[in-house]
Amino acid sequence: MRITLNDVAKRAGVSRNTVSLVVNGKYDKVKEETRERVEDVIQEMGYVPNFAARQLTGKRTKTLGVILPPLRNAFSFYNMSEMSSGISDAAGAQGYNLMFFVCNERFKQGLNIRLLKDSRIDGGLILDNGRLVIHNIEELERDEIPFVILNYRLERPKTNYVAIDKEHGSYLAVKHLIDLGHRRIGFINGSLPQHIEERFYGYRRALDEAGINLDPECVVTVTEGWVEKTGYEAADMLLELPQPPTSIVTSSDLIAIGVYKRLKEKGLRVPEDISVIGYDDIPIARYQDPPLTTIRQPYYDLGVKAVDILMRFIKNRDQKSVHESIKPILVNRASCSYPPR
Amino acid sequence: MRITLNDVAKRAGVSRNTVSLVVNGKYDKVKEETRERVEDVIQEMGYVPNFAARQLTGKRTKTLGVILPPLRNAFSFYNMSEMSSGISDAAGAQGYNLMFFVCNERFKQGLNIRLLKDSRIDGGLILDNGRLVIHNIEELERDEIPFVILNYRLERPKTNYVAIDKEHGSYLAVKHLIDLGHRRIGFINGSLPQHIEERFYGYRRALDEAGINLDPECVVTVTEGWVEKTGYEAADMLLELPQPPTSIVTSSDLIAIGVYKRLKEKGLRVPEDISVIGYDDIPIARYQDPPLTTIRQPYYDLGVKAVDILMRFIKNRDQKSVHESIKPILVNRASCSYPPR
DNA sequence: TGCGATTATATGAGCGTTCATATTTTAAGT
DNA sequence: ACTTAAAATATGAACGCTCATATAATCGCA
Repeated sequence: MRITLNDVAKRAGVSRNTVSLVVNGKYDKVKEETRERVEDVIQEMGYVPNFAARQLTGKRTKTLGVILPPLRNAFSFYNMSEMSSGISDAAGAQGYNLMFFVCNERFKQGLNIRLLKDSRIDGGLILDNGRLVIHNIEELERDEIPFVILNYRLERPKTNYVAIDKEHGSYLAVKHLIDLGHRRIGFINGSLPQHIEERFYGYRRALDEAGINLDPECVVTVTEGWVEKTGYEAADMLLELPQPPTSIVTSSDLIAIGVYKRLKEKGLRVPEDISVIGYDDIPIARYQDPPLTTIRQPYYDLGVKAVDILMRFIKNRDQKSVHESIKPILVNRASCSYPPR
Repeated sequence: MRITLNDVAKRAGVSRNTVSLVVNGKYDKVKEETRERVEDVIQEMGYVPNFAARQLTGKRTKTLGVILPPLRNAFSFYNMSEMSSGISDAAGAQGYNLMFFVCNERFKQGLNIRLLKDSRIDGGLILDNGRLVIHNIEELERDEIPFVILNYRLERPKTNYVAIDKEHGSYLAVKHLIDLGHRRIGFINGSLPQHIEERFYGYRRALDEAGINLDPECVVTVTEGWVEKTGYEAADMLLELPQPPTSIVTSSDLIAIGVYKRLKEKGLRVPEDISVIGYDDIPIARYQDPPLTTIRQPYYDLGVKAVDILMRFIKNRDQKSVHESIKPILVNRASCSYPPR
């Protein structure tokens, strides 16, 4: 049997309430001497307040729920870790604990939404891995549970989101190449449907601005498994074009690494023969040969910002919903140069 | 105000108990017709049982707590993700949810142990990142909270752990090189104190078995930041030895990649001039040039096994404590060969 | 010394469930 | 139809806390 408030009270010879006051740090309401006695007993008995009981009286749980997609299909581990660190630091700074709920397949049936609804948490952060969440989002809204969606733009009047501006990311990449003089830019697009779309828009916008015609042949879209192998294969498609591109924009560093590999096999040098640009700035990007120019996605900041927004809603539910973007930045290393000839 | 059992009961014109029975799937105790009516109302009102209230009555929470070290200092993201996937799959298979608690600095003061003690979870999985946990472990034992420590061998009569056998891992690596004919084997050791020790033992054992004298100069130990840079620098130290090794055993793939880099700069070919062996088998290992021979650590299995053990203890507390090892395996790719000359 | 004003502590109800138990309804058997 | 058993449903307490409130102890000051 676990130690309860009552056990402590009895042992210390005081009432439940007094112990409660001590536990909750209401030191001005209890005599110094009594407080010390109670604290000693708490220490000695190893008392920890029962979360459920406290919760039942309507107290804040001081914990945030984070819903993650199944880890195996998660977007880059690195991004996810960065984001989690941001969430963790920001929540910790406000004295909040975190519960990470990892979805499994049952997510579709709404079981995970329950985890946010059953009063274990003060608010939720939902990392969307596509569209899964949409099925149950109205329930959260109806129950007025504060939540923020990360990494996906869900345009609903009562829904908050923070997302990285993928459009801007690929715009930056393409613009960089155009500035270097490239006119024929291959694009290996990938990831979630929404991201694919946004990335494509960024690509197109940069091209448009420079008055370059978009050649659909230059765009390879991969809808899953965006790892080295994907890049390796997609590079092949691009290189076999009648008029191959002088540069390749990718949608992940891993893809770029796969591209590197294929290029090397074909005897093409980066960046002399062909420029390559990554996406994510994962730790190994800088150690590639040549060091990979890439787009850094501030996932840490994404996490921090999401927590900030969520906290605002926890403290005051009647806010206007927040839709925020975080801009990626270009990390210029050595894999891009002027086009050959 | 959130919907309660009572609200549902009133609306459905039945008693609390009936609704409770339906919610808990005790279908044999309630008439089909009533059940359907109640289920409709639940659906309609979006009722979700209050976790705290249910918990208060002593029910299993059907959730496991996972304590993770601060993500930023975590060991390889990849390993951690693998492990989390294992945990997640195994827990999910038994209908259990997961709460990941990410430690922050306050961990030392025992605040995170509270998360395991406050009855939110049925049991805990603690990923140790060194020694942090030790301070509070007695409290968990005293309260008879089922828990398992992952990745660290904490030898206590009432404590369970599952750890990957690092000793065996480096033994395998060194043995592999010895079998190829190497006699002078550099060793870049790293990670947590306990792991460093175990790895060293494995290294020594393989050497002993082959009757090779251990030359302390060949062992470089790095106590933090085991990333590419570390490998790059450690490689330097080894190469500058009067009699440089013909092969290098590392303690992470990232280190091995750093080693590759330095070797290439020095014009040394892998494996013709020098053999290199990694540790972890992270996804990019196979895409290195040459593909990296490495030691695969079954972190996924570690997670699964930990959950299995924990479940046993949840179901029956009076078990003998379990100390288990998981053996890494050698993944033979192309970075090791016969020594030169 | 005693009275009100503080300050310190104690008490009772209630939070939303789940049990154990009590009550009602239905069905079965004579 | 009438008892009895079984099935279906209802009720009250309990879980361990936190509030609002009640009581007791302490103090200042006439």
